Amino acid sequence: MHILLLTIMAANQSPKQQQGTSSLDDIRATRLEKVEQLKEVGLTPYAYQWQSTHTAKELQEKYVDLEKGAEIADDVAIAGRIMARRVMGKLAFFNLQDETGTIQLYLEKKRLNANMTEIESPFNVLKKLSDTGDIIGVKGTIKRTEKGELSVYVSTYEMLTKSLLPLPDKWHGLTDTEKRYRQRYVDLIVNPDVRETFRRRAKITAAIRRYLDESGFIEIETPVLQGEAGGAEARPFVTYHNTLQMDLYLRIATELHLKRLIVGGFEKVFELGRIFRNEGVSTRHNPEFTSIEIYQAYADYNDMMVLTENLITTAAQEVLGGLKLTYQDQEIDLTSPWKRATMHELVQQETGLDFNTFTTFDEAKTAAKKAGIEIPEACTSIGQLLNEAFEQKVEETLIQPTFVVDYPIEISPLSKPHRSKPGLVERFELFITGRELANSFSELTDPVDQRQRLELQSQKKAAGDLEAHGVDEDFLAALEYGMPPTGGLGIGIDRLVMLLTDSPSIRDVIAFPLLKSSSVAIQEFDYDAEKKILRVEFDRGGVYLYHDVPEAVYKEMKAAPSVGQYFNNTIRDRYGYDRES
RNA sequence: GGGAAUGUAGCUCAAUGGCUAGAGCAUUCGGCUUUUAACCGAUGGGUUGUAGGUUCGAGUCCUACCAUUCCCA
Repeated sequence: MHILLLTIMAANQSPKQQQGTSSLDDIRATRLEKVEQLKEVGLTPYAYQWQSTHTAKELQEKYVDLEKGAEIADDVAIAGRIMARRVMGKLAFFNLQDETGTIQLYLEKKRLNANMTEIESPFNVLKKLSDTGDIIGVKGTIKRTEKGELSVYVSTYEMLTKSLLPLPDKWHGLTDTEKRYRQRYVDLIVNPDVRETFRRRAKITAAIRRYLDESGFIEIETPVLQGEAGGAEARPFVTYHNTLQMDLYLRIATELHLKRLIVGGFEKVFELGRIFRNEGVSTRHNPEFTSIEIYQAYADYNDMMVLTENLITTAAQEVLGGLKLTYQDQEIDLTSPWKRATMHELVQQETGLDFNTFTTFDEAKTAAKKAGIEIPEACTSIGQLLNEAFEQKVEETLIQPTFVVDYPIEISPLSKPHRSKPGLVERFELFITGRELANSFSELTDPVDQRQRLELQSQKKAAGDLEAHGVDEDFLAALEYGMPPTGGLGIGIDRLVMLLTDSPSIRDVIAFPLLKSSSVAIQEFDYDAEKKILRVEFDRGGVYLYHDVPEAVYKEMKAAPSVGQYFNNTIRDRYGYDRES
C-alpha cells in the first residue's frame, strides 16, 4: 500500500478547458520561438562550456581605481545571468550577475558587429533574442562609463543558456514567502542575501569541522536507518525495508552509536548530519534538521563547556569576523567565558522559589502554582516541576549566552549522576536569545544504572508515550564492555546558523524546507461495481484505487454538486487505497 | 491540535455588494549611442486559491475545503 497523503481540494465536474493563453504561456512560447531563431542565426541556445578569466567581484576589485570614462585594453571573459537590460538604439547596457556579484555590460552595435563577423548583425540578434534571465558569456575589455559604472566593453558574446520563464519584478523582487521556499532557485537568483545565508551556513559547518579536526576529533558516520530509534525523546519517522521485511526508523539522534564508538576505543568522535523528528513544523522546527554530536573520552561536562565556547566563537569569527552580533534587534555578545548558573539559581532569581527547600512534591506544587506556573498532568515530581518553572519563566530571559547547569535526573536519562548534588545530573544546556542551542552531559557509563533508566523509558512507551523508546540492548551490551568517562555535546546547527545570519525562521537557513504538497484536484473517476473499486484520476497524473467502496457512495459522488468536497468528506481517509501501477 | 491574518495578471499591489476587475514593472511592437527601477509612444495578458450558497447583482457577504504566514500548545 502506497502511503501518500493526498489532499484533495476541489474538482470540476467536467474536465478543465484551456481557453486562450495566459500571459505566462505567451512569454514562454515567445521565448521558445527565440530558441529556434537563435539556432537559425547560428548560435547555440544551450552551450556546452565557457571559460571565464574573472568573476564579477574580482573585476570590481581589480579596477576599483579606474577613472570615469577611462578604458583599459585588458582582455577579460565572464559569464552570468542577465538581470536587467537597458537597450538604446545602437547601444545597450545589461547587468550581469554571477555567484560573486554583478557587473555591467557595455554593448555597442559597432563593436559587436566588427568582432562577430560569423553571424549577421549580432547586436540586433542580442537585442531581439535575449531576455532577462538568460545566461550569457562575454569577452571584451574594461571600461568605466561616464556615469561611473565599471563595465565590460563587449567584443563578442555567446548565448550559454536561454531562459524560458520570466524573473520576478526587478524592483520588488520575490517576497511571497511560500513561493520563496517552494521555488528556492528563484529566490536565490533574485535575493542576494539568501545566497549569503547559505554561503555562511557552509562556512559555519566547515569552521566547526576544521576546529574539531585540528583538535584530533574524527567524524564517523552512523546509521540513519535504525531498528529502534533512541538517544532522545521524540517521535521518529517509520519506514520499511522490502527484502528484509522489517520496519525501520529514521534516526532521532546519533548519540547511541557514537558512544559505541567510544567503547570501541575512539577517544574523540563526532558526526555532523541530518536527524529526523516526526513532529510539528514551526519557525524553529523542521522535521529534518542538522545537529552535531561530539563525544570525548576522559572528559566531563566542564570540558564540554569550554569546547562549546570554542566551537561557537570560532564559527562566529569565521562568518562575522567578530563576537558581537545583532539578532532580530537584540545585541548579543559572544565573548567568552559565558555566564554559568545552575537551574536552581535561575529559577529562584525569576520566581523567588528555592527548590532546594522543598521536601515533598505537594509542597513544591503549591508554591509553584502561587508563583504562576502552570502544572501539566504529566508533571509528577519536584525535578519535573523545576524544569517546568525553568521553561515557563527563565528560558526566554536568557538572551546573552548562558550555560544552565545541573539538571534534575528525571528529565535526563543518559547523563551521569552529579558527583556532589543528589537528585541532579551533570548536564548543561546553552541558551542564547532565549533558545536552546546546545545540550551536554557527563555521559552515564554505569550499565546497570543505564539499564534501569532505559527500562523506565520503555515502560512509558508501553503506556502509550509516543516519544519514549524501547531498550536498545546492543547499546547496553556495549556499556557492559566498559565505556571510559566521557563528555558528550550536541549543538543544533540550524539554530546556530539562524543566530549567525540573523534569520527569524529555521526555513530561512534550510535550502529546501519541508512544505505541504500543493493541493490536487480530481480530474476523472469511475467505478467497478463488481470489485467495488473506485478509480480516481487526479489532475497531477496520479491514479488511485479505493477499495470496498459501496456503489451508493459512487452514485452520491456522481450526483454531488462538488466532487472534491464530497471526496474529502466521505472517501478520503475512510477507504483503503493504493496507487495504480 | 487551537486562534488570527492572508490568497486578485509572470512579479509587487489597487478595487464602498453595482459600468467591461485596474496600476507599476516584466512581455510584445516602434523610437533612441552613456543608461542605473533608463526614457517616450503603442500593445497583449485574469477560472479574483477551490467548490458550494445568499443576492436582481459577489473579488467583496456566508459555509466547507486547500495552501501560506504569525501567535499559542
